[in-house]
Amino acid sequence: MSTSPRKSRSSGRVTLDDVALSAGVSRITASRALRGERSVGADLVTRVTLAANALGYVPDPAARALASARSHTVVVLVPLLSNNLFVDLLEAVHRVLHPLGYQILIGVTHYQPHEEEELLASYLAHRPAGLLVTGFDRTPRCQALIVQSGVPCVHLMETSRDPSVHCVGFSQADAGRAMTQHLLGTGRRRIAFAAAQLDPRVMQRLEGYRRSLKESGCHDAALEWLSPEPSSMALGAQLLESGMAAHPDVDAIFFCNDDLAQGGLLAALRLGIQVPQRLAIAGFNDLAGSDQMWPPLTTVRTPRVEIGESAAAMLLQLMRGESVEPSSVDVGWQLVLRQST
Amino acid sequence: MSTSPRKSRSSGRVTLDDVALSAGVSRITASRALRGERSVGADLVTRVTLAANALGYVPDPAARALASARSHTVVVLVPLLSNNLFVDLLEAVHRVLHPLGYQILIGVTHYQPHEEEELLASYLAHRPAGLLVTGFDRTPRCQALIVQSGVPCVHLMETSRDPSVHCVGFSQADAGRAMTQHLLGTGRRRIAFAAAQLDPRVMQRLEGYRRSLKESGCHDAALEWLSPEPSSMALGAQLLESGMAAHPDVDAIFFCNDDLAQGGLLAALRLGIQVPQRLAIAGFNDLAGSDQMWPPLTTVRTPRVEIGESAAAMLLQLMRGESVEPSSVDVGWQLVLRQST
DNA sequence: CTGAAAGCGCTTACAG
DNA sequence: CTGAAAGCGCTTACAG
Repeated sequence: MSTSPRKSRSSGRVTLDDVALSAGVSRITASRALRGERSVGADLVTRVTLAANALGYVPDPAARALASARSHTVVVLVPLLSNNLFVDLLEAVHRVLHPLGYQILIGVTHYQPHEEEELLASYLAHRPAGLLVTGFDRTPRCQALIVQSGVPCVHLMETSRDPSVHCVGFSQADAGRAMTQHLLGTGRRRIAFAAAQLDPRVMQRLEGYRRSLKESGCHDAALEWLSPEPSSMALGAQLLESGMAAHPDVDAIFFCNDDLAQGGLLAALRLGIQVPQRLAIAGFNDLAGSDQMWPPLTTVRTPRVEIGESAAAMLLQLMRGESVEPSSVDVGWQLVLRQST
Repeated sequence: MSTSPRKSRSSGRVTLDDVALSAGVSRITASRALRGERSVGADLVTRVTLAANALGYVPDPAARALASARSHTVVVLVPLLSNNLFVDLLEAVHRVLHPLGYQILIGVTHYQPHEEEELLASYLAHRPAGLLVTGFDRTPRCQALIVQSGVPCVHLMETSRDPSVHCVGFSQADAGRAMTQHLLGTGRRRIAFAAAQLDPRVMQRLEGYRRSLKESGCHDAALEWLSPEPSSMALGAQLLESGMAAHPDVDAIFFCNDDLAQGGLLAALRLGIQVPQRLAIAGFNDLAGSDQMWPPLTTVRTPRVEIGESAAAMLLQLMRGESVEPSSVDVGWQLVLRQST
C-alpha cells in the first residue's frame, strides 16, 4: 500500500488519485465513498476513508464545483456588519449550515442596490448551492439574476404573501404599530418617530407608527424625524436634540433602531430631560446594551437567531429539492417593556 | 459574427469559447485579453471585451482556480464579528482588495484554536491568493498549515520582531501601559484592571498595566479582575459592581475593552458612583458610542482602519511576489482623553 | 456494487 | 502577438 502519488504533480497537493491508489480502488469509487454515496461497499468506505485521513486529503472545492456544476457555498447578503442584528443572523445561519459541510460566503451590500447587483453577479459565478438575501427590495436586474440562476433563495427579515418566494421574517409594520400603541396606552400623545438609514424595513415600521397614530387622531407629520444617514448613537442624540428643540411638547420618541435610542437616552441624560417622566424613549431590535441603559430601554425584540436558523433550515430543504410549505414563515416579535417608557 | 455557442452545453452558462467565437479569436487570446495580459493587440482586446460584455460573460472562478492553481480569494480570519473592531478591519480590507478583483472570504474563529484550525484547513483548500489572520497565537498545526500552504500571510493587530513574519499592528502592552500611566498621572493609586475574554491581546494590555503599576509601587494583584467570559456591557457592569463591593477603595478602573467600560459607566450611574470624581473609568479601542457616554469615555483609539488598509496593501505586495520591507509595521495608537477620567 | 471514458471551463507552458 | 495541445482535480452519465 504505497502512499506515493501515482505520478508526480506540479502541485504537492494530495489528490483523489493518491487516495484511490493508496486504498486500492478506482478514483470514482474513492470519490463516491468519500461523498457517502450509498452504492459503495462498507469495507471499501472504511478503507478509502482511512487512506484519505492518512494522506491528509482535502477535496479541491474548485474541481468539485467545476465537475458537478455546484458548490457547497451558501451566499448570504446582508446590508451591514456594523449592526449586530445581522451578525446574529449570520452566526445563526453558520451554526446550522457549517456542520453540514456548507461554507458561508458573506456579502455586504451597504444598503446600495448597485453593490448588491455587483456582489450577486460575482458570487453567482461561484455556483452557490443556496442564497440568503435580506428583504425584498432590490433592483429588477438583481431579481432577474436570482431567478435566472435557479439557485434556491430564501429572503430574510420580512414576510410575503407571494407563494413563489420563500422567506422568514416578521411584520415590521405590525411591530412598529404595536410599539406606538404601547406609547399611546401609557398616555403619550405627542409621539415622534426618529429614524435613520430609511431602508425598507425602517419605512415599514414608520408605516405601522403612522397607522396607529392616524387611527387615534394623534398623527403629526412634523414629528416624523427622518434622516437618510447611517444609524448611530451620535445620530440618535442629534435627532433627539434637534427634534426636542423644534417640538418641545413631544412626550415620546420611538426610535427605529436601538443604537439611535441608546444615543437618544444618553442625550436626554446629558440635557437633563427626565426619562420616562418627561419623555418616553423606545427603540427597536433589542440590541446589546439596551438592557444596560439607565433607564433600561423599552424596545422590540426581533428574533434574528430564529430567523437565521429557520431560513437556513428552509434553504436546506430547497437545496435538497424538497418543496417547502409554507413558503413564508412569520417568527413574530416581542415587546420588551423596560423603564424608559 | 454569430453569438450562438459553438456547441450546446448542458449548462446555459456563457463560456470563454462563446466569447472567443463571437470575437473571432481563439479561446486563449480571449482569456489573455480579458485578463489584461499585455501581449494582446489593442484592437483584439476591445473586440473581446465588447463580445464579453454583449454576452454577459462572467469567468468561472472554479475553472480559473483549477487551471491556474490559484484564486482571487483572500481569506480573513477574525475572532468575532460581534466586536465592531473586527468589522471595521474587514471593511477596510474589503475597500482595498475588492476593487482589485479580490473576493474576501471571512472566517470567524470565536477565539477557539480548533475552530481556527478547521477553518484554515477548509479555506486553504480553496487555494486562496492571500491570508489575513488575527494575531500570532495559534496552534502549531495551524502555524504549519499556513507555512506549508505557501500562501502569503499577514498578521493583524500585533507587531513582531521576527523578520520572517509579516504583520501590521501596534504594541498592545505599550497602549495598556500608557493608559495606566495616564490614570497614575491624574492622581489615581488604586487602579483596577477589568477584563473579559482574556485573549492574547487583552493579556498584553494587562502586562502593560502591570508593568506601569509595579514601577510606581501601586500594583495589587487583587485588583486584576479577570473573567474568561465574552466581553459585553452587562459583564462590564457586573465586574464593576462586584469589584467595587470587594474593594471600595478602588479609585479607577481600566477596562480592557470599551463595551465593558460602557457597561461599567452605566452601572456607576445606576449605583450613584460619581465618575470621574469618585471613580475614573477608562476603556480600550474607542468603539462606537464611547464618545456618547455620559460622561464621555476616556479610551485608547486603535487604528483598525489603518491596520486593515496597510495589511491589505502589504498582502498585495506579497501576492505579487514582491518582498516587503519592513515586515512589521507599527501603526501606533492614541490616547483619547474624555471626561470619564 | 465498481470502473473506464468524457468533460466541467479555464490557463499554462510550448510553439510559431 | 497569436494559437493548438494538455491538463488542473474532480464528478457525471454510461456500462457492466
